[in-house]
Amino acid sequence: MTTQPQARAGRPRSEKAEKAIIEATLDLIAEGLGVAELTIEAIAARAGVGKTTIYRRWANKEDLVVDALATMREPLPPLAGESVRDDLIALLDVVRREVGHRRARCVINVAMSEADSPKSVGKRFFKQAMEPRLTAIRRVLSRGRANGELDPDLDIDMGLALLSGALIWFGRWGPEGDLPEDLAERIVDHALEGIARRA
Amino acid sequence: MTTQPQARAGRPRSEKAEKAIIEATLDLIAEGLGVAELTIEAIAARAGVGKTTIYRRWANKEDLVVDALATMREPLPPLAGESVRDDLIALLDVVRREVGHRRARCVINVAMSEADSPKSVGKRFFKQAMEPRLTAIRRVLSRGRANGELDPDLDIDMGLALLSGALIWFGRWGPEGDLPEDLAERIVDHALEGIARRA
Amino acid sequence: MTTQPQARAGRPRSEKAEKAIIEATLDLIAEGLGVAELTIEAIAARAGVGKTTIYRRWANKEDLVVDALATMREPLPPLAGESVRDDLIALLDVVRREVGHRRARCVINVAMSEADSPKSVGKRFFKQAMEPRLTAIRRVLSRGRANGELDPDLDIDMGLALLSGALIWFGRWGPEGDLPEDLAERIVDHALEGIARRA
Amino acid sequence: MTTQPQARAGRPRSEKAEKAIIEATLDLIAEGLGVAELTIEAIAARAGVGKTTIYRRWANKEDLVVDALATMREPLPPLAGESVRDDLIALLDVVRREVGHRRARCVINVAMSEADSPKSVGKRFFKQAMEPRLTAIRRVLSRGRANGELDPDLDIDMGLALLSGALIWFGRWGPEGDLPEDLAERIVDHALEGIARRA
DNA sequence: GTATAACCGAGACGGTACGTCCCGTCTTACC
DNA sequence: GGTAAGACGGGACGTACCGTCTCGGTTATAC
Repeated sequence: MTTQPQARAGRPRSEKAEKAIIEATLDLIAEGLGVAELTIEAIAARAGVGKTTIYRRWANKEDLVVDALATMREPLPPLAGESVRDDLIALLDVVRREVGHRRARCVINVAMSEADSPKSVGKRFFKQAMEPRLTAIRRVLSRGRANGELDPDLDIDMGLALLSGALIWFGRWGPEGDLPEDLAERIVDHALEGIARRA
Repeated sequence: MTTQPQARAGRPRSEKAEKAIIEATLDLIAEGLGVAELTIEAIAARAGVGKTTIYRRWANKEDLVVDALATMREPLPPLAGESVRDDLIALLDVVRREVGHRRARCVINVAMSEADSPKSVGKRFFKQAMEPRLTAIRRVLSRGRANGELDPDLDIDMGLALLSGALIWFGRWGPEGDLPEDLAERIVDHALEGIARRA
Repeated sequence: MTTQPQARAGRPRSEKAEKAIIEATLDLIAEGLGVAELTIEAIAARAGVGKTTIYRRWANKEDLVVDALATMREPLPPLAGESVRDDLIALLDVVRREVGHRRARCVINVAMSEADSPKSVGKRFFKQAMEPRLTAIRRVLSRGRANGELDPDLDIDMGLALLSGALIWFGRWGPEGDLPEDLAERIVDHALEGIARRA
Repeated sequence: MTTQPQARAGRPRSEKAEKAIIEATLDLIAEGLGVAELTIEAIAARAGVGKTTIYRRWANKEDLVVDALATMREPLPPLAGESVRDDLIALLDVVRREVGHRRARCVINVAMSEADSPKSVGKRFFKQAMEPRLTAIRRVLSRGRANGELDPDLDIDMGLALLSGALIWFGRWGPEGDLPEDLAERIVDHALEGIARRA
């Protein structure tokens, strides 16, 4: 007599198939296809899997894509908590590193895609992937405003918009190849000090 | 016998139909559909037009969407050329006003959409709609760096990224309703002065 | 101003496609497939036609098959009306001739197929193809009973069952090759005179 | 130490499951489904049995159906051997009784089903269920021809066709409800005496 | 008594065909 | 020659079953 989690009846789902599906999805995205051009049939074929096996796990293409994108995320970095500048750089550099890979580059574009239709990947990716990072940034900014490192009148949302917006900008419309390693650092410095001439 | 530009034989194309098609397209986009969910058949039905009439003018859905989006653009504002701050605010405020309409809000999302597939709307919209505005901003920044209004070491691309990125950020992930009227002004001020505490 | 039938809007349906579909269907049936093994996709492929073109005309496979079978039917033969024997032979010989072709042989098997599910081909084929012939036979039998050529106590349904049943029997379970040319004649004679020893 | 047939190791197959499967199959057929609409999954569900348990016993749906149909057959009746008429009636009445049940009615339809594809139920049911009965009828007819009860020139196959054909006719296309109890008798009499007016 | 072997239910697996939707093209009659 | 209507061949959708394959668990005989 056990109180163990469960041990559902029947043959368990194949982890191998699941991985193959995710891989195939990311592969196809990396080839430059948008969500619209992605087809479940192509994913199934590339993964060597029946369509059923996909639909058993995800209700539709968008759900699958959101999950596939999620697997590419690095975890939040540990924050030293000593300087606002260092913490912001650490947080932004995670994204910079991710976007450094070609595959992830395509992925981020897909993630930002399209309108707010219920099936849209964009909103859901935002909730799932971006929100935690934004919250972390927001927290660092609040701390900085409180302890005097930042302007006491700082509009947190505006700070967030400058930092995130710039990073997304480079990811989406920046130079084709890898992003420069010091990008996060330079974004943070420009955002902190402004672009106007120092007095 | 005329020497006029053309005067092609046969019945001329109906301007009314063309407008109805564009309107129908924007309507459907405003209802929150992404490019993928848009269908030519739905557009034709809503516009009360045959599919032929659409395909006679645009080779595919994406071309139509790009054209439809284009009709929403305001022209570049005249720049006073006296202060970098004022000029930047003027340039950014055009976008802010556009994005103020719900319809345009959806449209901008669509415009940012998706990957770099050849049919993708994103890249083409960028070329057609964003590039001129970005060039204008870039020009203002260069002028400012040259005449001492801005940091002489300013990385123009970084300035552009901060300004545009923040605006896009608010358009895409900002509050649901209209954007505040002073948004452009506040973005520019934060970008110019930075968010760190003044000495 | 016309009062003509109609002249429906849009491109008219292609008769060529329709014929190709029917032909393909009969071909595949003639290859020995039952209704169950028939697939719309195979029919479409063989006919060089899109599935849509089939579904635009027939709601499902069974409807298509019923229509296809119908095209194989010969019209009712003219009846001399002089002798019951001659008229019955004429009526039965139509079926014998049809069943003489291999293709039709398969077809008749399909036509007799299966249960009485709403989708079943059997019942519908019966209504459409067999009923008129049975009615004709029944009429000849009634006439014969009335004018003294047949037993005045004859049960018409029983006569019909003997005649039709025997013919179907040979079609379904008779010798593999063509049915003998005098089959109808012999069936009629046996049915008329009985198989018992003459007094 | 036994010399019995076998006594295989391991858990023996469940007779209960086997019966439940057959029952479920006949049930579903009786609901008017044809072989095509029958699904193994539905049978398994209705029988409360795993699909494996079915496939362990029968290679495919058709085999199962043939076996299921077989369970409905009555054994051949003992023949008095005194009169051809009585023996024929006895043989035909077995079928009449079987077909009297609604379930069997559907079953006989299924049994006659469809084309001659290798998987077809029809041919196999014929071999298994009809052949012995037909042989018995044929034997009675031969005996009658030999001993003078029947026409010395009788074509045995024709006699068989009249008798069997008529019975099948009533089973397949006769009145909806039960078949009349004297049907076999009346068929035999009509076949023996013919339907033409007595001299 | 305890292996061991075949069974059992459940249900996931790679597939095939379904019937639907939309693509971009085409063919009508009408204007 | 443009237009609305709508049929065309094609391709992907999401669903239903196919027949096969694991699972954990059960029930027999054989050791």
